[in-house]
Amino acid sequence: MTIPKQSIRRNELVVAAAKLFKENSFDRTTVRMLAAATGIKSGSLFHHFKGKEEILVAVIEDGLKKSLKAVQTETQSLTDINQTLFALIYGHLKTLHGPERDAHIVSITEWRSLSDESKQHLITLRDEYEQFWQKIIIEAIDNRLLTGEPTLIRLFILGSLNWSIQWFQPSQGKSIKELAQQFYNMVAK
Amino acid sequence: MTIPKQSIRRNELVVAAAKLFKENSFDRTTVRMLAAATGIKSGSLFHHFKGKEEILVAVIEDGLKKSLKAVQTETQSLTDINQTLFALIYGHLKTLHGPERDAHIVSITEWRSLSDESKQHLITLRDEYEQFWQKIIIEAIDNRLLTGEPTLIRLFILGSLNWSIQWFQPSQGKSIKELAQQFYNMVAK
Amino acid sequence: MTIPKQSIRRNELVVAAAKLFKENSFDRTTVRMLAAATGIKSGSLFHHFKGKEEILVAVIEDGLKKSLKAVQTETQSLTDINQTLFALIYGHLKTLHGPERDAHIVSITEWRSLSDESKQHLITLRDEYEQFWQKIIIEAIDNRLLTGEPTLIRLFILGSLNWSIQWFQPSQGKSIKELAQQFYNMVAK
Amino acid sequence: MTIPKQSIRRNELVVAAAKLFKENSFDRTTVRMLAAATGIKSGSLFHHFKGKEEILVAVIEDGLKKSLKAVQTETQSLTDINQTLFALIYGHLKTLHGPERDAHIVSITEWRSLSDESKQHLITLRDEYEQFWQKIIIEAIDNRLLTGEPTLIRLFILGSLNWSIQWFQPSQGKSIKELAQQFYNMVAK
DNA sequence: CATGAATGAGGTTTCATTCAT
DNA sequence: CATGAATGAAACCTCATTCAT
Repeated sequence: MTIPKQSIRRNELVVAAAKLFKENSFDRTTVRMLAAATGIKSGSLFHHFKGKEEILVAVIEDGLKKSLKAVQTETQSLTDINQTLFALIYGHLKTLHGPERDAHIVSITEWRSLSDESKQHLITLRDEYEQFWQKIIIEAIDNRLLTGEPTLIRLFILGSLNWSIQWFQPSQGKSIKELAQQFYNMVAK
Repeated sequence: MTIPKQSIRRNELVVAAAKLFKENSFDRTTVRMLAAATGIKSGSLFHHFKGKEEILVAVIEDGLKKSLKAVQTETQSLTDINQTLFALIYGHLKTLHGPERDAHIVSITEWRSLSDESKQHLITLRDEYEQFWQKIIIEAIDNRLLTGEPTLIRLFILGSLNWSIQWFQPSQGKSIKELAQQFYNMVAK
Repeated sequence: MTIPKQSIRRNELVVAAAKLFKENSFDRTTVRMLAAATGIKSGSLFHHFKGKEEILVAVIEDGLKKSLKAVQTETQSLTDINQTLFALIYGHLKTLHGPERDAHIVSITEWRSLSDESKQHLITLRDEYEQFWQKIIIEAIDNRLLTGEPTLIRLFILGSLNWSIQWFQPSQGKSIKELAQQFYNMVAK
Repeated sequence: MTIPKQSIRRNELVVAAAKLFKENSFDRTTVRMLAAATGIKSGSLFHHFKGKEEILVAVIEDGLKKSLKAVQTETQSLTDINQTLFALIYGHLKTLHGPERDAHIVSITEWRSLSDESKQHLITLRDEYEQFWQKIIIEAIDNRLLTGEPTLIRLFILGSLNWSIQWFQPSQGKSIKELAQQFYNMVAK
């Protein structure tokens, strides 16, 4: 079973795009920059993607899928809600600042660069991720670990964690685990 | 003592720019769109601002100054730390979703569109605002209302509140006060 | 009463465009060629026209309007149908190969390069011109100068005359008047 | 004696090309469109033709050859000049709007898309066709069926007939025969 | 101050063509 | 023969900015 060559090149492009979009924003990244970063000519990009926006969509899709996988992996086999909530926070931060960092940052910052059609396509994935959080938040509220309305609490927590892309520098200063711990302490009773 | 005519027009432009930058992003707002929104021609803009970026700087400066004024007003004359912390949160949210909403959103979302020089110029204002928070956070920690490292706590809280621009619709559903209350309940012991 | 400067430049562009479109076809004429021919830079074109197609529309509109004016002028004050029919043929050929030649050729050859919307816009003008012919054709048939169905006869005659753009070289060999005379002799009884 | 496989595929391509060139013009038809229409990929086209223009040449060559054959067939075995002239007109119209319609239309409309070299190659064929007409026209003039200079008359007539591609819709309204009859009535004494 | 015209650099995209597999 | 990937040139168009009037 071999991965087709095509998808290898496409994947390279998505990874390079994530990096560039993070560094310069989507609008300020030109297709020529992206081509140069992957060693091809700008026209060749359009064999793999219909247009520039499709590249952004691929990056964000990638980010969203990996977010979900990350928290699923982190929380699975846990039964205690305290542990689960912590694992959820930790898993989110771990992937947010891990190897997929660029894609996640782009997912967060460039959502509004998407056309309405593209949003439509991606919103399902985003909803799925948020539902995963919502269920655990509800359980935490039921167990008096958190108080308030589930949706509001979820928005507060995810916003706070996502905001860390603005200031957190991985591999310098705090570890992700410490970060998660302090955050957990702040919100959980 | 009269306000010079020029500054009236300049102010109109900053307000219109804030709205457009919020709606379409800085990069996707053209100077022609801005000119059209204020009933002038694009060439005339350059009598008021040296370049497009100067307009962004003006918008963000506006937003930051008003943020500071808002929380100062809200917390002044309060002595109880519980009340002060709540007022800080409430004040932040009130101005964030109040009449200056556009400028605040632009301050938050378009920071990275600034050149390094412009960032230099604005960072003083931003620091001032953050220091205002920092002091109160420290007091709250000293009073066991919050726990953790002050800087981290500040970043968590401000991130969470700022994130509300992504989902909160003023004048529909929750009031700002309810929002502040729920948030306060979540983080304060 | 002065003609605004703007329309002078626009008119220059339309004239230059007609020439280029005639020589290289619309598709093979680039906006840079057109800019070079008028001594401006390609971007400047878009102050005068929204897009390349709008230039084509302007050229064709010009051609159609001048066709109508030409045959109106040529036939006015004539009452005899023999003379009128000849004048119609002669007027058509005269403008077709006169100073407006380029625009007429473009009107004829590039009609199908128009978008549907542009066609919609121009078809009124074309209809007007054809109606002018139709009326005279009918009168000629009523006077037994021509025989057959008016619409068919009109299409036959106009097609034949228009086709002359493929082979007739003005100011070399036959005169327009001889051409008209021979054609008149061929179709009129 | 078998027709080589290659030439079958080549012929399919020429037929498909004629249709596409007619519908979208040569310039607006991409090799990818042509490939898609024949169920192959664009790279494969270049095994059958050296370049895009060679396809156009093949289409036009096809059209011209079939025109000649059509009028030869239609007029052969006729001796009466009245009948011959009518047959010439009828034969031209019949093939122009018959099964080879696309190729004929392309021959007429895309002549100017040819490079000078290609024109050189095809002009012999076109001349041959025109000479066939010329001879009959001369005979008709000698018999007072037509009046005027042979070349001019030929250009008038062929132009008129060719123009019918702009307005005639086969299999709706008039028959080809009626068309031919009305045209014959118009020009012949 | 305001404007219309022009600039020039650069943007995304298209497309015929080539070629290794 | 067929293909998918790549090329490279060029296409149309955008836009912040300048400046004479």
